[in-house]
Amino acid sequence: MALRSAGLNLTAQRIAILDTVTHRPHSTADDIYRAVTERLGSISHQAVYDTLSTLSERGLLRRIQPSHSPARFETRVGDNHHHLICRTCGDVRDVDCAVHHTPCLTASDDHGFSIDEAEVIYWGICPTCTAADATARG
Amino acid sequence: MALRSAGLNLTAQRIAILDTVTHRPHSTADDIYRAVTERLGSISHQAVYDTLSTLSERGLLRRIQPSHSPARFETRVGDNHHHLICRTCGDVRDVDCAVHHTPCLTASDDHGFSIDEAEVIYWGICPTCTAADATARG
DNA sequence: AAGATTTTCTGGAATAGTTCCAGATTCAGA
DNA sequence: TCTGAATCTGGAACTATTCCAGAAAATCTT
Repeated sequence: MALRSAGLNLTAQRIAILDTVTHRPHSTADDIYRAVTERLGSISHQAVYDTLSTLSERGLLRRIQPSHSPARFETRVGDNHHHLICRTCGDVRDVDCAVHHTPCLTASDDHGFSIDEAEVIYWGICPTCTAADATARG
Repeated sequence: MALRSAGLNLTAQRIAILDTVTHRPHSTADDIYRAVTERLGSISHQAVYDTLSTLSERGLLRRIQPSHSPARFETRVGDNHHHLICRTCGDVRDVDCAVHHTPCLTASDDHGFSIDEAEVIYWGICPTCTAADATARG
Protein backbone atom coordinates (compact mmCIF):
# COMPACT_ATOMS: atom_id res chain seq x y z
CA MET A 1 0.00 0.00 0.00
CA ALA A 2 1.04 3.54 -0.75
CA LEU A 3 1.26 4.64 2.88
CA ARG A 4 3.51 1.75 3.70
CA SER A 5 5.87 2.34 0.82
CA ALA A 6 6.08 5.99 1.77
CA GLY A 7 7.38 4.86 5.14
CA LEU A 8 4.30 5.88 7.05
CA ASN A 9 2.47 3.93 9.70
CA LEU A 10 -0.93 2.65 8.80
CA THR A 11 -3.54 4.40 10.83
CA ALA A 12 -7.27 4.42 10.39
CA GLN A 13 -7.20 8.19 9.90
CA ARG A 14 -4.59 8.14 7.16
CA ILE A 15 -6.30 5.33 5.35
CA ALA A 16 -9.66 7.06 5.53
CA ILE A 17 -8.24 10.37 4.33
CA LEU A 18 -6.37 8.84 1.44
CA ASP A 19 -9.41 6.87 0.46
CA THR A 20 -11.71 9.87 0.69
CA VAL A 21 -9.49 11.94 -1.54
CA THR A 22 -9.21 9.08 -4.01
CA HIS A 23 -12.97 8.89 -4.35
CA ARG A 24 -13.59 12.61 -4.23
CA PRO A 25 -10.78 14.36 -5.99
CA HIS A 26 -10.44 18.12 -5.39
CA SER A 27 -11.80 17.86 -1.88
CA THR A 28 -11.11 20.63 0.59
CA ALA A 29 -9.80 19.98 4.09
CA ASP A 30 -13.29 20.55 5.37
CA ASP A 31 -14.87 18.13 2.88
CA ILE A 32 -12.37 15.57 4.05
CA TYR A 33 -12.96 16.34 7.67
CA ARG A 34 -16.66 15.73 7.23
CA ALA A 35 -16.31 12.58 5.16
CA VAL A 36 -13.84 11.05 7.57
CA THR A 37 -15.90 12.03 10.59
CA GLU A 38 -18.82 10.19 9.08
CA ARG A 39 -16.69 7.20 8.33
CA LEU A 40 -14.72 6.87 11.53
CA GLY A 41 -17.11 8.46 13.95
CA SER A 42 -14.73 11.31 14.62
CA ILE A 43 -11.41 12.88 13.75
CA SER A 44 -9.81 16.14 14.83
CA HIS A 45 -9.18 19.05 12.52
CA GLN A 46 -5.53 18.89 13.45
CA ALA A 47 -5.27 15.29 12.44
CA VAL A 48 -6.79 16.17 9.08
CA TYR A 49 -4.41 19.05 8.48
CA ASP A 50 -1.42 17.10 9.78
CA THR A 51 -2.18 14.15 7.59
CA LEU A 52 -2.86 16.23 4.50
CA SER A 53 0.50 17.94 4.97
CA THR A 54 2.33 14.69 5.52
CA LEU A 55 0.75 12.97 2.56
CA SER A 56 1.44 15.97 0.34
CA GLU A 57 5.07 16.08 1.44
CA ARG A 58 5.50 12.41 0.75
CA GLY A 59 4.01 12.81 -2.69
CA LEU A 60 0.87 10.77 -2.07
CA LEU A 61 -1.31 13.81 -2.50
CA ARG A 62 -1.15 16.89 -4.60
CA ARG A 63 -2.34 20.13 -3.12
CA ILE A 64 -3.89 22.78 -5.32
CA GLN A 65 -4.59 26.26 -4.12
CA PRO A 66 -6.99 28.13 -6.38
CA SER A 67 -7.56 31.80 -5.64
CA HIS A 68 -10.51 32.48 -3.37
CA SER A 69 -10.81 28.86 -2.43
CA PRO A 70 -9.45 26.72 0.35
CA ALA A 71 -6.75 24.26 -0.67
CA ARG A 72 -7.91 21.19 -2.55
CA PHE A 73 -6.35 17.77 -2.69
CA GLU A 74 -6.15 14.96 -5.18
CA THR A 75 -4.40 11.63 -5.49
CA ARG A 76 -3.56 12.05 -9.14
CA VAL A 77 0.07 12.93 -8.70
CA GLY A 78 3.18 12.77 -10.82
CA ASP A 79 1.60 13.59 -14.13
CA ASN A 80 1.38 17.00 -15.59
CA HIS A 81 -2.30 17.70 -15.56
CA HIS A 82 -3.93 21.03 -14.94
CA HIS A 83 -7.27 22.31 -13.67
CA LEU A 84 -10.33 23.98 -15.01
CA ILE A 85 -12.46 25.80 -12.45
CA CYS A 86 -15.92 27.28 -12.72
CA ARG A 87 -16.04 30.83 -11.45
CA THR A 88 -19.65 30.42 -10.45
CA CYS A 89 -19.96 27.07 -8.71
CA GLY A 90 -16.31 26.30 -8.06
CA ASP A 91 -16.45 22.94 -9.78
CA VAL A 92 -12.96 21.65 -10.53
CA ARG A 93 -12.10 19.44 -13.51
CA ASP A 94 -8.87 17.84 -14.55
CA VAL A 95 -7.39 18.85 -17.85
CA ASP A 96 -4.53 17.11 -19.55
CA CYS A 97 -1.63 19.15 -20.70
CA ALA A 98 -2.50 21.20 -23.77
CA VAL A 99 0.88 20.79 -25.31
CA HIS A 100 2.11 17.37 -24.34
CA HIS A 101 5.07 16.04 -22.38
CA THR A 102 5.52 18.43 -19.45
CA PRO A 103 5.72 21.36 -21.80
CA CYS A 104 4.36 23.69 -19.27
CA LEU A 105 7.53 23.39 -17.31
CA THR A 106 9.21 25.35 -20.06
CA ALA A 107 8.82 29.08 -19.76
CA SER A 108 9.71 31.20 -22.76
CA ASP A 109 12.36 32.90 -20.64
CA ASP A 110 13.27 31.36 -17.33
CA HIS A 111 15.16 34.40 -16.01
CA GLY A 112 17.78 32.00 -14.72
CA PHE A 113 15.36 30.33 -12.34
CA SER A 114 15.37 26.60 -11.82
CA ILE A 115 11.71 25.90 -12.40
CA ASP A 116 10.18 22.89 -10.71
CA GLU A 117 6.49 23.38 -11.27
CA ALA A 118 4.10 25.01 -13.66
CA GLU A 119 0.76 25.65 -12.09
CA VAL A 120 -1.94 26.11 -14.68
CA ILE A 121 -5.51 26.96 -13.86
CA TYR A 122 -8.12 27.66 -16.50
CA TRP A 123 -10.96 29.84 -15.30
CA GLY A 124 -14.39 29.96 -16.87
CA ILE A 125 -18.04 29.10 -16.48
CA CYS A 126 -19.20 25.52 -16.57
CA PRO A 127 -22.05 24.39 -18.83
CA THR A 128 -24.43 23.94 -15.91
CA CYS A 129 -23.90 27.45 -14.62
CA THR A 130 -24.10 28.89 -18.12
CA ALA A 131 -27.46 27.19 -18.59
CA ALA A 132 -28.71 28.26 -15.17
CA ASP A 133 -27.72 31.81 -15.91
CA ALA A 134 -29.48 31.78 -19.28
CA THR A 135 -32.63 30.44 -17.60
CA ALA A 136 -32.51 33.03 -14.86
CA ARG A 137 -32.28 35.79 -17.41
CA GLY A 138 -35.27 34.37 -19.25
CA MET B 1 -5.89 59.33 -18.86
CA ALA B 2 -6.82 55.77 -18.12
CA LEU B 3 -8.96 56.59 -15.09
CA ARG B 4 -10.96 59.06 -17.06
CA SER B 5 -11.63 56.74 -19.94
CA ALA B 6 -12.71 54.07 -17.50
CA GLY B 7 -15.39 56.49 -16.31
CA LEU B 8 -13.79 57.08 -12.94
CA ASN B 9 -13.30 60.34 -11.16
CA LEU B 10 -9.77 61.55 -10.81
CA THR B 11 -8.77 61.48 -7.20
CA ALA B 12 -5.36 61.87 -5.69
CA GLN B 13 -5.62 58.40 -4.18
CA ARG B 14 -6.49 56.66 -7.42
CA ILE B 15 -3.78 58.46 -9.30
CA ALA B 16 -1.18 57.63 -6.68
CA ILE B 17 -2.19 53.99 -6.55
CA LEU B 18 -2.17 53.54 -10.28
CA ASP B 19 1.15 55.28 -10.51
CA THR B 20 2.67 53.21 -7.72
CA VAL B 21 1.63 49.97 -9.35
CA THR B 22 2.96 51.15 -12.69
CA HIS B 23 6.37 51.77 -11.21
CA ARG B 24 6.41 48.75 -8.94
CA PRO B 25 4.67 45.90 -10.68
CA HIS B 26 3.63 42.94 -8.52
CA SER B 27 3.08 45.12 -5.48
CA THR B 28 0.94 43.85 -2.65
CA ALA B 29 -1.85 45.90 -1.10
CA ASP B 30 0.45 46.63 1.78
CA ASP B 31 3.32 47.75 -0.46
CA ILE B 32 0.89 50.10 -2.12
CA TYR B 33 -0.50 51.33 1.14
CA ARG B 34 2.98 52.25 2.30
CA ALA B 35 4.08 53.87 -0.92
CA VAL B 36 0.92 55.95 -1.18
CA THR B 37 1.08 56.94 2.47
CA GLU B 38 4.55 58.27 1.87
CA ARG B 39 3.45 60.09 -1.21
CA LEU B 40 0.20 61.63 -0.04
CA GLY B 41 0.84 61.84 3.66
CA SER B 42 -1.87 59.34 4.41
CA ILE B 43 -4.46 57.01 2.99
CA SER B 44 -6.77 54.49 4.63
CA HIS B 45 -6.50 50.76 4.15
CA GLN B 46 -10.08 50.76 2.98
CA ALA B 47 -9.38 53.29 0.28
CA VAL B 48 -6.49 51.14 -0.92
CA TYR B 49 -8.58 47.97 -1.03
CA ASP B 50 -11.57 49.78 -2.54
CA THR B 51 -9.46 51.36 -5.22
CA LEU B 52 -7.60 48.18 -6.06
CA SER B 53 -10.92 46.38 -6.47
CA THR B 54 -12.38 49.13 -8.60
CA LEU B 55 -9.34 49.40 -10.84
CA SER B 56 -9.19 45.63 -11.23
CA GLU B 57 -12.87 45.47 -12.13
CA ARG B 58 -12.45 48.18 -14.72
CA GLY B 59 -9.51 46.41 -16.24
CA LEU B 60 -6.89 48.98 -15.32
CA LEU B 61 -5.14 46.54 -13.03
CA ARG B 62 -4.60 42.84 -13.06
CA ARG B 63 -4.71 41.01 -9.79
CA ILE B 64 -2.61 37.92 -9.28
CA GLN B 65 -3.01 35.66 -6.31
CA PRO B 66 -0.08 33.32 -5.85
CA SER B 67 -0.44 30.62 -3.22
CA HIS B 68 0.90 31.60 0.18
CA SER B 69 1.17 35.22 -0.80
CA PRO B 70 -1.09 38.22 -0.54
CA ALA B 71 -2.63 39.40 -3.81
CA ARG B 72 -0.33 41.28 -6.14
CA PHE B 73 -1.18 43.89 -8.73
CA GLU B 74 0.22 45.04 -12.03
CA THR B 75 -0.73 47.45 -14.78
CA ARG B 76 0.32 45.18 -17.58
CA VAL B 77 -3.13 44.04 -18.60
CA GLY B 78 -4.71 42.66 -21.70
CA ASP B 79 -1.77 40.63 -22.90
CA ASN B 80 -1.29 37.02 -22.14
CA HIS B 81 1.76 37.01 -19.97
CA HIS B 82 2.44 34.72 -17.07
CA HIS B 83 4.49 34.77 -13.89
CA LEU B 84 7.57 33.14 -12.52
CA ILE B 85 7.89 33.15 -8.75
CA CYS B 86 10.81 32.28 -6.52
CA ARG B 87 9.81 29.87 -3.79
CA THR B 88 12.49 31.28 -1.52
CA CYS B 89 12.32 35.05 -1.77
CA GLY B 90 8.96 35.47 -3.47
CA ASP B 91 10.37 37.52 -6.32
CA VAL B 92 7.90 37.73 -9.20
CA ARG B 93 8.94 38.05 -12.86
CA ASP B 94 6.88 38.42 -15.97
CA VAL B 95 7.12 35.69 -18.55
CA ASP B 96 5.75 35.90 -22.03
CA CYS B 97 3.58 33.13 -23.24
CA ALA B 98 5.60 30.01 -24.01
CA VAL B 99 3.50 29.12 -26.98
CA HIS B 100 2.47 32.36 -28.57
CA HIS B 101 -0.86 34.08 -29.27
CA THR B 102 -3.05 33.39 -26.22
CA PRO B 103 -2.46 29.69 -26.54
CA CYS B 104 -2.87 29.14 -22.92
CA LEU B 105 -6.51 29.94 -23.22
CA THR B 106 -6.88 26.68 -25.06
CA ALA B 107 -7.26 23.68 -22.80
CA SER B 108 -6.87 20.25 -24.35
CA ASP B 109 -10.44 19.50 -23.28
CA ASP B 110 -12.61 22.37 -22.15
CA HIS B 111 -15.35 20.17 -20.63
CA GLY B 112 -17.87 22.53 -22.19
CA PHE B 113 -16.69 25.45 -20.11
CA SER B 114 -16.39 28.91 -21.58
CA ILE B 115 -12.86 29.69 -20.53
CA ASP B 116 -11.93 33.32 -20.04
CA GLU B 117 -8.55 33.11 -18.38
CA ALA B 118 -5.59 30.83 -18.10
CA GLU B 119 -3.60 31.51 -15.00
CA VAL B 120 -0.09 30.19 -15.32
CA ILE B 121 2.47 30.40 -12.56
CA TYR B 122 5.92 28.89 -12.83
CA TRP B 123 7.48 28.05 -9.49
CA GLY B 124 11.19 27.72 -8.90
CA ILE B 125 14.25 29.20 -7.28
CA CYS B 126 15.74 32.41 -8.55
CA PRO B 127 19.47 32.70 -9.36
CA THR B 128 20.13 34.88 -6.32
CA CYS B 129 18.59 32.41 -3.91
CA THR B 130 20.29 29.49 -5.60
CA ALA B 131 23.64 31.23 -5.16
CA ALA B 132 22.88 32.18 -1.57
CA ASP B 133 21.91 28.62 -0.81
CA ALA B 134 25.09 27.25 -2.40
CA THR B 135 27.19 29.68 -0.33
CA ALA B 136 25.38 28.80 2.88
CA ARG B 137 26.06 25.14 2.29
CA GLY B 138 29.72 25.91 1.76
C1' DA C 1 3.51 -8.74 25.66
C1' DA C 2 6.60 -4.67 26.50
C1' DG C 3 8.78 -0.87 25.06
C1' DA C 4 9.79 2.78 21.92
C1' DT C 5 8.02 5.67 18.74
C1' DT C 6 4.65 7.74 16.08
C1' DT C 7 0.32 9.59 15.73
C1' DT C 8 -3.69 11.55 17.31
C1' DC C 9 -6.19 13.88 20.60
C1' DT C 10 -8.46 18.23 23.00
C1' DG C 11 -9.17 22.87 22.85
C1' DG C 12 -7.85 27.07 22.74
C1' DA C 13 -5.16 30.94 20.85
C1' DA C 14 -3.02 33.25 16.98
C1' DT C 15 -2.19 34.45 12.43
C1' DA C 16 -2.66 37.01 7.72
C1' DG C 17 -5.20 39.13 4.44
C1' DT C 18 -9.21 40.89 3.49
C1' DT C 19 -13.95 42.40 3.82
C1' DC C 20 -17.80 44.59 6.01
C1' DC C 21 -20.02 48.08 8.73
C1' DA C 22 -22.04 52.80 9.32
C1' DG C 23 -22.08 57.22 9.58
C1' DA C 24 -19.32 61.58 8.82
C1' DT C 25 -16.74 64.19 5.77
C1' DT C 26 -14.46 65.66 1.73
C1' DC C 27 -13.88 65.99 -3.03
C1' DA C 28 -14.58 66.04 -8.23
C1' DG C 29 -17.34 67.17 -11.93
C1' DA C 30 -21.53 69.48 -14.02
C1' DT D 1 -23.05 75.66 -5.91
C1' DC D 2 -24.91 71.44 -5.88
C1' DT D 3 -24.94 66.33 -6.20
C1' DG D 4 -23.17 62.19 -6.02
C1' DA D 5 -18.93 59.78 -5.79
C1' DA D 6 -15.14 58.77 -3.04
C1' DT D 7 -12.86 58.59 1.12
C1' DC D 8 -12.49 58.68 5.87
C1' DT D 9 -12.18 56.50 10.91
C1' DG D 10 -12.04 52.58 13.60
C1' DG D 11 -13.53 48.61 14.88
C1' DA D 12 -15.47 43.99 14.20
C1' DA D 13 -15.72 39.88 11.54
C1' DC D 14 -14.22 36.39 8.56
C1' DT D 15 -11.79 32.15 6.56
C1' DA D 16 -8.39 28.90 6.29
C1' DT D 17 -4.78 27.56 8.51
C1' DT D 18 -1.10 27.01 11.87
C1' DC D 19 0.77 26.66 16.42
C1' DC D 20 0.79 25.22 21.12
C1' DA D 21 1.47 21.65 24.77
C1' DG D 22 0.62 17.97 27.22
C1' DA D 23 -2.18 13.64 27.46
C1' DA D 24 -3.73 9.55 25.40
C1' DA D 25 -3.80 6.08 22.13
C1' DA D 26 -2.34 3.32 18.50
C1' DT D 27 1.35 1.19 15.72
C1' DC D 28 5.46 -1.23 14.91
C1' DT D 29 9.55 -3.68 16.69
C1' DT D 30 11.66 -7.09 19.52
